[in-house]
Amino acid sequence: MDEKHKSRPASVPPSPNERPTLKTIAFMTGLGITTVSRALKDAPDIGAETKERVRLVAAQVGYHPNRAGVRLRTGKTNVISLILSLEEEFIGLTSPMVVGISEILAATQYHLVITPYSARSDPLDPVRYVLDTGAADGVIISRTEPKDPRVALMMERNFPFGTHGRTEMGHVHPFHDFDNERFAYDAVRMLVERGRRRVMLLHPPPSLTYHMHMRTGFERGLRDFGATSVPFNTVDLDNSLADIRAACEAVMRAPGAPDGVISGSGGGAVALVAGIEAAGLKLARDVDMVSKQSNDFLQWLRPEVITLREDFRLAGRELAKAVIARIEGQPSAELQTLSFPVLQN
Amino acid sequence: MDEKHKSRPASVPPSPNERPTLKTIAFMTGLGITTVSRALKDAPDIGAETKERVRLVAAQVGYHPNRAGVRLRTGKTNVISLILSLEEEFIGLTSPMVVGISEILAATQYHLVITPYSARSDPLDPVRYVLDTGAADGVIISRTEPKDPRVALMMERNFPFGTHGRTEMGHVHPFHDFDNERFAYDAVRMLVERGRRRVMLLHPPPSLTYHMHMRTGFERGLRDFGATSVPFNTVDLDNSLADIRAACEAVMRAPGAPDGVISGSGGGAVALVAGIEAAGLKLARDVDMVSKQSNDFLQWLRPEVITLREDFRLAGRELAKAVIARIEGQPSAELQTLSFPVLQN
DNA sequence: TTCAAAATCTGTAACGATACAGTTGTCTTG
DNA sequence: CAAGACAACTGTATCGTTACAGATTTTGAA
Repeated sequence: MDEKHKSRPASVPPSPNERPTLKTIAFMTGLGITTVSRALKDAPDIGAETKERVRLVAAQVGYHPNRAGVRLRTGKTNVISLILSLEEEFIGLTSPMVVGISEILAATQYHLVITPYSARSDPLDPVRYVLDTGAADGVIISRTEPKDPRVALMMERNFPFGTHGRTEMGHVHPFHDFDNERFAYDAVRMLVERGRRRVMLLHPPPSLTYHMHMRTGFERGLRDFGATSVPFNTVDLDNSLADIRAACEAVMRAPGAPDGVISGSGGGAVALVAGIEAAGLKLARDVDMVSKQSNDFLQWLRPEVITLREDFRLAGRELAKAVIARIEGQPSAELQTLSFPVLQN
Repeated sequence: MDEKHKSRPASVPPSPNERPTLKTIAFMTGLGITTVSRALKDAPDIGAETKERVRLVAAQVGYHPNRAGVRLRTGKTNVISLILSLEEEFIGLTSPMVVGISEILAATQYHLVITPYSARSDPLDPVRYVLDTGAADGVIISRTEPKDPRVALMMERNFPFGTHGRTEMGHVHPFHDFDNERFAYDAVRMLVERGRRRVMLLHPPPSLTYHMHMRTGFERGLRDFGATSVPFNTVDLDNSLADIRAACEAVMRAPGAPDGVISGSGGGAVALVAGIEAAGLKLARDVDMVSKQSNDFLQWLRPEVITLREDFRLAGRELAKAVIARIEGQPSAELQTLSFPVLQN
């Protein structure tokens, strides 16, 4: 009654309810699997008419190449890995970046995989993981340091990546950065324009590259606009909001308190405002403040704070584009972008 | 001079610098590839001593199973997909969820893939994509509706998933939800305790399941504590902050303005505060406000607002655990959790 | 001593895709 | 009209893993 069942010859019709594969299309068109594969990649040795027919059938049956098949054969994962620190303090900043990255990847074959690490572990671990297991075709990292071992490792292995922030090792690699020097410089200018002269800066942690950028802009601003610095080195943006608030209140109560404050992030600004007010001072009257900000909350609740916007979503888009371009072989030197502070409202 | 090169017999030593595979371990132990595979899975037909030896060598060379190989052969992707709306308004809420999910997945073989969709497209699209391409072993979705077509589809296909929020279709599926009914009920109580009687609610969009939960709790609270409702139906939490502010200001200036306000989210609360103050009213004096909140900003800048915390990070953890358990066959009924409002400070 | 059962181990064939090395058949060209 | 060139297509092996069906050795009961 039944036919032979031993081994399925190439011409057996694929069962209708399963995912279509190259074999499905090969059967439907009467072509070989290889031909179908090459037709879909627009290879030069396939006839134009055949290509058209294959494309049509493929679209018809809703063919998507099996990612595992491609990955196993070619090593191409079609994955971009975003390496994220899980600390609550940073996640607020990085989440609009996820949106930007997704926006770009949506139009491509790439998927976005979140590769986390905790502050307690070595930041090199996730990078090593991706490199050793071939988990992705490209990587995006944040919190870049001047001598960043992650960058060194990926450069050495010639692995495509982009960094949010610059490095200072003489390596040319894709990056997107916010011009923090300009930010701090402009911030000092705006404070001096409001008659402020004694300025204090809540800076990023010293280990990160942009710490120096911000300091440089700050000090250049002090010189150019004739202001002086009030030391505020007991805390940085990685400290808890409570610590920042306490430190700020202390400075504000001390003799020679600042009349101008610059915050390197919106979260820090909130704590600084609380510290200022806890010291019995009033924004805009006793103290002016300039903050870097990426969401609207601060603006809504303390419109007196002057806000310069950093667009993290844009950063995500730029980094995603850069990493993909790098994967496709474009030179790193062409994949470096900078964005600039924008006065909010 | 050189040996035969035609075809590599099974006993050819794998080159030392490449990723170890089963073949590597097979060569080193002198066993067959199959034996190694089964030894690593602790199969019953492999000797105890052999298993130990294989495990040792595998650890020694740092063996990780090739994901593409496993996926191609078994269909198991070891991926959990988080389906995310890319609208800025929601991403703030979902980002702590990413942290929670990552915390759980970090201890497993699972990777987290972000599958985005935009409000302009069909929310079913990303679900269909995952189902049709087999892109993941499990899915997490948010913004659940009472009759959610995504849930219906995944139930029909018997595909593991968890939802942030409940549905009302008579389907038993894993979920984690915040008790929004209790939140609104408690909020009314707290306002009445402060002498407020005319209460207004900024509610979630009516399409989402928790809209009804929140309304129910709200109305039950009104009855139980003897307050009345001030209509506020022109906007909901999906509107822009500017729209919410404007609507709030209008209500506050109108006759019969509320003296108590409840906000279904922290972002909305910020806009409401701005609206209240634009109308010349003062928090705690003229109006009291209770808000659901997941970050600290509101607390720092308007401590007068009473804040009930919803822990999104916990939600991420619970959902990740639930989906994995579901994948492993645990019944859905055991994978439903609820979390409760916690008074901040 | 014999032989079936149990305990261990192993080769082969897939999963779906692609690199590579052919195989056709047609068309120039001298 | 032979023969090389070219265009269009195809079979085989392979990536790393696991299901399946043996194969071999050991054990133990009769």
